[in-house]
Amino acid sequence: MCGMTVIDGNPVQAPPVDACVAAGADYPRPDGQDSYTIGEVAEFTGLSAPTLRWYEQIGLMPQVERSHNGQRRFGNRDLDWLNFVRRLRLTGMPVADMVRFAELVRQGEVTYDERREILERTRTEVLTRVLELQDTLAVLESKINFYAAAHRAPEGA
Amino acid sequence: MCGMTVIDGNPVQAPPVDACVAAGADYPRPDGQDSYTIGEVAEFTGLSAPTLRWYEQIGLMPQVERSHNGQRRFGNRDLDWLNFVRRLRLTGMPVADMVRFAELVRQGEVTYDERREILERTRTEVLTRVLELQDTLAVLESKINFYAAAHRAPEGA
DNA sequence: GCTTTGCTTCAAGTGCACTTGAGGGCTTTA
DNA sequence: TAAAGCCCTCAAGTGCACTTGAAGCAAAGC
Repeated sequence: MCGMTVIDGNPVQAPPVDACVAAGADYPRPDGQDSYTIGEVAEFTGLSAPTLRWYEQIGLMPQVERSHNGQRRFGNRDLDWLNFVRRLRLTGMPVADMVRFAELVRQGEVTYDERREILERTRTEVLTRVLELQDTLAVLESKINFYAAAHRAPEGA
Repeated sequence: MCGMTVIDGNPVQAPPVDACVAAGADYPRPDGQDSYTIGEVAEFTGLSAPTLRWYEQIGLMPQVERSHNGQRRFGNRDLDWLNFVRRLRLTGMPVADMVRFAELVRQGEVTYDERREILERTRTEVLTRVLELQDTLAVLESKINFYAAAHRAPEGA
């Protein structure tokens, strides 16, 4: 059933990003480290620093830790979450919906059902999109072949 | 070679939408008709009438026929083109790039090579996106399964 | 010590893809 | 003949997802 760290009754403080954050490629990150500046995270994720701040501001990030002098310190958990956000963005989900999901995550286990429903709807949409894109791939290849053939035999026989 | 109407040295007037417009589902359209109002096309395509006008204005449509009193009359050829545009939009291609492609189409056979290159780049991008979405599907399913399992067995073990 | 580098907040600006509004014309139905 | 419905153009407005600018703090290098 998904072999990831199921620490949802969280020990210290970091809010549960989400249970089950395995599967799929992660962002590159240095080994044995769990604290990154916004600049580092920007580099890892390809998101700009302002975007990361904005994500936090609108509630798309589970509030980020701060260093003694007020600078953000992102943890691996945050990188996992950003990786998931990247995937959702890829599916075309509006940021507002992702924020909604993030709120549900913050509310804890009681929202499991609603979270599941959201992800199931998303899954259906993604599946549809994948099928359409595969159709589109066929269209593209047929056109590419046409152009290539026309190139070899200029002016239709 | 793609078995569609390859009339690129065009007989009467309608500009060559594109050679090779087969493959993939078309918009629904009444049989044996080749002239539709903007309202009908809006209904077929799901695009709004203003959007269709805007597409024409920015050069994304090969200029549309007009009736005696100046109203647009879209043909099946236009529907085919809009269907292709819909696919390109689905791939995330910016409208500006589609306009560029439309320009190439208007310029005729001499642009076959450039068109092929564009479509090849697009194909690569779409392929990448499909793979990422399939990855995302796996992530979604794993999370869905987690939530479903947690639902059946509330509070760990 | 002073400048550079990298971070901070808050507000305003940008780019894209449309959408909406204002003002008007033609054709069809009451 | 008058109102309804569908079309027209042109210009301005909207929503989303960021991006940029202004003003300032704080540790690091010369």
